[in-house]
Amino acid sequence: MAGGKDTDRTRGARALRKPRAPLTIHDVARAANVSIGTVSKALNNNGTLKQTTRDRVIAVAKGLGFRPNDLAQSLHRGQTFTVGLITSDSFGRFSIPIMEGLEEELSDSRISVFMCNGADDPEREARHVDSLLKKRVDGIVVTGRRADPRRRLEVHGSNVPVLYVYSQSDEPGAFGLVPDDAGGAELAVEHLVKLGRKRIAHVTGPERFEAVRLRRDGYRKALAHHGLGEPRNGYLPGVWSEAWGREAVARLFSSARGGPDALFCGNDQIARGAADELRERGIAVPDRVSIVGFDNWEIVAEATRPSLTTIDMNLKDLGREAARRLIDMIDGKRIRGVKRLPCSIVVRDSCGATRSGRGS
Amino acid sequence: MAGGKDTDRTRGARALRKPRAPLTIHDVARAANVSIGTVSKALNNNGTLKQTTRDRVIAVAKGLGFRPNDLAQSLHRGQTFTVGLITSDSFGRFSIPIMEGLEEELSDSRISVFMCNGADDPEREARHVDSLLKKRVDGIVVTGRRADPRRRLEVHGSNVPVLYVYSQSDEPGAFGLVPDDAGGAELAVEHLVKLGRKRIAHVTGPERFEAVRLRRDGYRKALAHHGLGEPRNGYLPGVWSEAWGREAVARLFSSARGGPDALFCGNDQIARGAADELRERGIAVPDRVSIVGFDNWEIVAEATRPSLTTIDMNLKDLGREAARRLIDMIDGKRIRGVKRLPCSIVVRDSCGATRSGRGS
DNA sequence: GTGAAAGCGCTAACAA
DNA sequence: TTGTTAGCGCTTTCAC
Repeated sequence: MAGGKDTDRTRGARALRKPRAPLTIHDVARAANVSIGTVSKALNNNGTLKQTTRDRVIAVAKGLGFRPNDLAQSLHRGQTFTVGLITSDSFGRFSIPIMEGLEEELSDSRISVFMCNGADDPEREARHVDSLLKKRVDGIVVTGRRADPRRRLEVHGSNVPVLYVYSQSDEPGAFGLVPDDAGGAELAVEHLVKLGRKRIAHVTGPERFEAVRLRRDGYRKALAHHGLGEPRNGYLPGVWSEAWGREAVARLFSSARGGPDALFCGNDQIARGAADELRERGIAVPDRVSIVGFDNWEIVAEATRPSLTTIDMNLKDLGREAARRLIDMIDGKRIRGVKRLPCSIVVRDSCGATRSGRGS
Repeated sequence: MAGGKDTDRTRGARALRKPRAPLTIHDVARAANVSIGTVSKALNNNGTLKQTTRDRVIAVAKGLGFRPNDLAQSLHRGQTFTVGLITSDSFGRFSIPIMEGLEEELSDSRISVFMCNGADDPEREARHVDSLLKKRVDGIVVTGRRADPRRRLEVHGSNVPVLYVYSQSDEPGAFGLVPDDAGGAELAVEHLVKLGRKRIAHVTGPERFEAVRLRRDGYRKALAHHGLGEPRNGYLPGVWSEAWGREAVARLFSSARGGPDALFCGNDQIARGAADELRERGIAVPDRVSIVGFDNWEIVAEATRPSLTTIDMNLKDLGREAARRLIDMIDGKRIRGVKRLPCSIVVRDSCGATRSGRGS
């Protein structure tokens, strides 16, 4: 056919300038001495073909190192096997495991991930969305540095599924996946109670974080459940820093009267600061005071003296689950609401319990 | 033409099942009552068109929310405006700023980034490369958790440019971009020397890291340059941990004789461990001993008491530069070798200098 | 069992 | 100044 001949000439000409331009299905067809239709059928294992032909074509294609052009395939089938990952703010400590889990699970389904950093800039984010839509991604995942609700991602009437992970949308119909902060806090308190601790204080971050409020609620619920009261001035919201952990300990243990016998800290940095301050005051951890952190930021938890027992949000699992849910959505399933995935506790040396469970 | 009519029917039918399937250029053409050629010219601002037509078509397209299909464009022009980012091992603390810089700069050039995690698994990496090649990326960036050379990325005779950042290939023709570790070490020693320190020890990580060897060389070079000797047993390779920092201090200061008056540490964790141990031994930092770290891992450097003066590898800049170089390579420039980008020093409180420079 | 050709959505060369 | 059409590389009917 005329078209085919022209194509060949074009390719021949281009080959002079660009060595090793990707092979096309035509090249394979010519080499195997069959039509392109046959090649397609052979490679995609469909249609009716004599087994020998099929094998021969496949062998030729492999021999040539033929790599079908996904763009062409996608154009045809209307599915690209790509998704976009947009971070509201930036990539950070929490994004990483989420990304890893997400990417791992998606790539198992042969789906590629576009990485887009919104950088806290709505305009930048909008440009990213635009470019994702032009690239016809099959879905979009939104994540962030914190799990609090954000304004919805504007997709301009496109029908791409959007999933929020470690992030929530303010729109009602959206689907979000976040850690169960309250449950994590309960886990921490349960652990301390089982160890016989009675006066459990809670030193945590700023209350504008939803996570802080949820963990506080979980902490209180667990205390109540065991008939324990919250120690007087035992709930200390503050900031997410070691310095605050030290300061909080200073406050809690300054009065003559004993102070708490356990600290549940809102993150591992606070816990570390607390541990340092207690040591410097000669208050034995875990003998006199137990500490539980939050985040299982391993590098911090393991460097703390003693190493920190802490709550793990299982962010990698969150990422994996996000991938699975997104695939469901791409397949047409409609899901909405906020799903909270369980945290777990990682026992190290800061509580005095027998060291067990996931040690690292 | 018959084809066009068929197309329209197909789209009509599909519209019943899939609401809001992306518009095509045909839809715009119909709405604006012009041919698709005209639409293309109007939107791409080329060809010769009456200004009024151009404006009208653009207005119609915008009104409809038309978003041209990048797949089709790419298929046509043989360039996809996408690149792949492959990590050898995993995403980590060092990858983040690199990714950010890279993504930022690339997205300014309207290039999207596929995120691929090699996860230390050659097979997985190969699958990723394969999928990138099938997606016809314009280039590939390889990065890793450490800057040491790795085996070359196998692209099976494709001619996509490959760039290594915070990573190097063992193949001779490759191009890699890494921080100037030796230079960074010199910066650290210079700083200490200027402050009048004479006995500068170096506590660092495992020598199998190229970075460790380079920093050691820079340290020695700077000492020699100032006519200073390396203190006896003053070079202590070990591991990258706080515990090692503490232990090293214990060794250095156990003997009756004074010990060093400055510590240059191979990373901020070691520096932090050292600072803690010195404080606990009642040795004043920075009054009696100065400390310089490496990495400018802000969360650690700032939490250390006193806050750490440290070397910054400027990884975000490295990422940005990688993006620019990759674009050059895509444009046909051939570059090879290893380029080392300068580090800088971030002065905080651990050396006793007037606090100045980039404070955070 | 295999080949021919229409078409995925777009661009660009050529006609009109 | 605008419209028509041949591709880009692939899949999938439909003929043969």
